[in-house]
Amino acid sequence: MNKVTLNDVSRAAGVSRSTASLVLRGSSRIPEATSDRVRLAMAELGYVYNRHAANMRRSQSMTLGLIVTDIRNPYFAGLTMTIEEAAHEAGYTLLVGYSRDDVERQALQLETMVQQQVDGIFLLPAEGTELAPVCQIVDRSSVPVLQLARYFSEEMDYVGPDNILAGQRLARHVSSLGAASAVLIGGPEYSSARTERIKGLETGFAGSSVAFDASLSAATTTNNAAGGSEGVARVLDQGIWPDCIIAYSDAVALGIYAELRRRNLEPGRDVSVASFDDIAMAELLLPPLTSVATYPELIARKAAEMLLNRIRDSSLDPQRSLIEPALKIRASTAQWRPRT
Amino acid sequence: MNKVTLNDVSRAAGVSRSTASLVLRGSSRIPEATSDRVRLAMAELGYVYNRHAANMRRSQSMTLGLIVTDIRNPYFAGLTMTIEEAAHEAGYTLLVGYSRDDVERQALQLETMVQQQVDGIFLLPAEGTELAPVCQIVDRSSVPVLQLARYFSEEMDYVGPDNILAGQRLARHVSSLGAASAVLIGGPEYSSARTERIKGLETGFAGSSVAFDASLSAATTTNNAAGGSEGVARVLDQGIWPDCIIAYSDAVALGIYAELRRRNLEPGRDVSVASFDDIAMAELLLPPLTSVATYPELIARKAAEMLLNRIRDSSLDPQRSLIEPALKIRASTAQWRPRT
DNA sequence: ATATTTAAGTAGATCGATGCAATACTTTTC
DNA sequence: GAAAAGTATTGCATCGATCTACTTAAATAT
Repeated sequence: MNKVTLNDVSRAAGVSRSTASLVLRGSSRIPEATSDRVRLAMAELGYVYNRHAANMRRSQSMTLGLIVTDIRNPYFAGLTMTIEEAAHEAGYTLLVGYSRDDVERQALQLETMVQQQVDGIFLLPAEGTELAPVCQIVDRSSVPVLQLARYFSEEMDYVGPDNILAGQRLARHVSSLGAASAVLIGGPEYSSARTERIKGLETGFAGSSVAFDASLSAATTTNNAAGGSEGVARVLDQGIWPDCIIAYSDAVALGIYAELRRRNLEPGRDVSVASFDDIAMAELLLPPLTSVATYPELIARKAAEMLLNRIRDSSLDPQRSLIEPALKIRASTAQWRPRT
Repeated sequence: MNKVTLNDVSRAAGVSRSTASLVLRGSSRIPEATSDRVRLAMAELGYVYNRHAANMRRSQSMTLGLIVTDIRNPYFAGLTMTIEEAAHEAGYTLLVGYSRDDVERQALQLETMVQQQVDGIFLLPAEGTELAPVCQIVDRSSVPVLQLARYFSEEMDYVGPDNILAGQRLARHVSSLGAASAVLIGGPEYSSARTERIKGLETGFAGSSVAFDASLSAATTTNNAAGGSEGVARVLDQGIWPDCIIAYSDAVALGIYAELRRRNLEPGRDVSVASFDDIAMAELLLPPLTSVATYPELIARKAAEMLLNRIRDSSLDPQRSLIEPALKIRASTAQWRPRT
């Protein structure tokens, strides 16, 4: 319980605190003999480096913040794990918060992170995030914020999937199947990612024979299985029977599969299902799920690189980086044929 | 970029730094008029509370650490999210690390957290974690460590599912189906959770007509879908055809479903499949997966409560808390009948 | 009118590592 | 042999909030 400080170490090693501090940081100005003596003293006394003290003096914390919505969605879990890995590799520790797509909660978490003096924040913005409230919290300390997977401002760095391209690729595939109609189900209504996916789908379907009505999916739900089930139920109960159901994400698709079966409809046979993200599970489902891979690990890597650059040089112009998606065609759409 | 400190605030408000500090902490010794003046100055200057400075003085950090293996498994994701929630509710921020079931990585993360002066650590120990190396890191600062879901020492607090009971309940259900043989697939070989689940299964099968050979599953794999696929492949390739395959976890079961189908075996018809955890997906699979719910949210809540108690009073005896599991019978076992 | 209590506020040391400026102590140079 | 150059080391102010001990002013008691 008796805290060992650098002072104690230096006294035990017969040097000054300054010298011990230099040893700690591996200065070349200290000869082997001395630094060995200091290190030995540290080991013997059970010295623990106090990062808070160092951070306060150097006014940086070697800590990064990450706010995501919900890691029970494996897509976000993958993003999170890779960001943690990249942060650790760069010598940073990671503070996390889960906003659960709630801007209030997100604001609290941002505030905490700012108070904790984080050097940078990865923000996967909650649905409906606006620039002003975020700036109000963040600008007081001028912490750089990187927008992850969704954006709400052109003034801040952003890394995410190329959602428009993803939508286009998926739309072209769906129309090549000969489907006559498609709907989009689920996802956070007020998010750039969803807006972009719709835009991609619309441009991809343009000129094809597929009727895609984005307004159909206006009354949306959440970005999880429950949202998928509800979404399908709502559409089918309206008497609308699309040839292809496009899920906002694989997490949503899981609920769509379940709800279809509750109604004795078999995905991939009675109705095609396609989705975005391509989490590991997509391939393991029956039928395997057609999905546009959006590579959370690549996004996370790029995001870490970009945020660390920004920390080094805050004068850079806002950067945007889009990760190219890849369509993974599987049985949930491959076997499509018109209903009899 | 010009940092605003309490000094600046107090000067602007025409009081001393001490008074401003008292206002910050809502002391009743300061009358409304004064504290309003101080708060106004804070808002006007854009003051940001510096937790590091406060923490150093008070020698506590209001930060907790959480190390888990891999949140792509929704079970751990649920645990993590609930712990974050409980920590925030209690005014703590959360530092996280993902060990990926690697003790080396875990050691680094523990070290970082100790240096960050965390007030307590939730540790979901990586496979093969031993007491000595953990103590070597942690004892220097006497941070309390709570073992989460797996344990390696009786000397530290522990919260987890009642794995033995879970195994027993599952075994009784499987034997009630009339199965003649069962195997366990997947999971971290050197972990208390797996050992206990085996023990529970063995005692549950004792006296029944089910042949359950734990040694069969000795050469185990990882705690994810890939591990499930490999595990099934290995068992079936040995020419062993069990009536029931018990997955270490739902994540593993997902891989088992996939591998069975690759071999034209239908889970729930050609072979029963059962599992542990009961993540949300279990119910949505086809066939819905029989699983023993282990309630990560309850575990997390209890763990948070226990760790906070320990922080308050370190003299308490080591506590153990087991969360009662519940068997959820679904079609993956319900429809079992002897192979023809 | 004085003593006592309470309220309101403050000075200054403190937490532990950092890093500048300065000082010992060698070694080299002229 | 003194000056210069280099090496090894140190003293001390600093980061920003906290908190004990103290002062002053006002209210209440005797």
